[in-house]
Amino acid sequence: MAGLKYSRQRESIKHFLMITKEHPTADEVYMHVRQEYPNISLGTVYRNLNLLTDIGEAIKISTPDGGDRFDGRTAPHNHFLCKKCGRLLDLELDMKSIEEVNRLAAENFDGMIESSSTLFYGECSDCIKKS
Amino acid sequence: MAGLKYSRQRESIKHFLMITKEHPTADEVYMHVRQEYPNISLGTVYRNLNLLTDIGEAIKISTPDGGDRFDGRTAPHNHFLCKKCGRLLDLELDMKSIEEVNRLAAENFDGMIESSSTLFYGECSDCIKKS
DNA sequence: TTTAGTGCAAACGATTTGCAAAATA
DNA sequence: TATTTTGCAAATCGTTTGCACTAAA
Repeated sequence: MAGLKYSRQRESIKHFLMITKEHPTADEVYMHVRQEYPNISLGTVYRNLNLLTDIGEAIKISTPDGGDRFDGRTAPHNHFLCKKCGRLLDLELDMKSIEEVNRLAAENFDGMIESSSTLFYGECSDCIKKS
Repeated sequence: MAGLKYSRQRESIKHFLMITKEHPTADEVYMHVRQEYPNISLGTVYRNLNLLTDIGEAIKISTPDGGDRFDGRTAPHNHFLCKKCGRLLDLELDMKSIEEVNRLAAENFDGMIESSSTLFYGECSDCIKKS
């Protein structure tokens, strides 16, 4: 029943998510893909971002300030939010550490833990330099 | 310059956040505080939730689905979001584990890590029983 | 030619804001 | 009295949706 069809727009969105190191909001994705497809609509961007997230080809990151951000790197990893400049950066924890965190948590918990996502807060190196 | 004045409404919101074990949305806080102050407005609830968050007397939790939730427990702790029923639960990691996570992360990171918040995903014990 | 995807614009839910009135200090 | 907080309503922001049309299979 369920058929997924190719679309140029989706391909372009996916490509942008894969090459960028930023973690763009839907609107930032829209602004970028617009350069290639000037007629694309914001609705289409949202539909595709949600679709890609659903099929596991993108990740949605919620932060306490402002809208969600998207990431084309689907391997488990974590993020850092700079309290000063607001930039969202990748932050590596090796798989062992991630598993260790989940294991520690499972010890005190009744249900089943499948995954986890940690958001670190602090000051990024750029902001430290400037102060 | 900056003066903070007492307000009955803020006190009531704060009290509710401290006694509840749920992690209410702004609207849920509103519904509850309304029982004591029927004329309180949703705007006032939001203003106070943000104020409490800013002065460190509450925590704002962002999840990928729906609006932010609030927590009166300000000591560092983490959360679990059930993929089936959507409930948000407290999840204890002892302080040592939390510090260990931050230390592991700092090893591969250039900036300064002050804190972290982990959101675990999976299935809660209630949902496991039912299936 | 059937089904999925698009652009557009309107609708939506969550949150914020301007303002005159009320509460606090 | 001076300043903060409130209630209300309108405004804003991020996101979703209905629909007629276009692109892909």
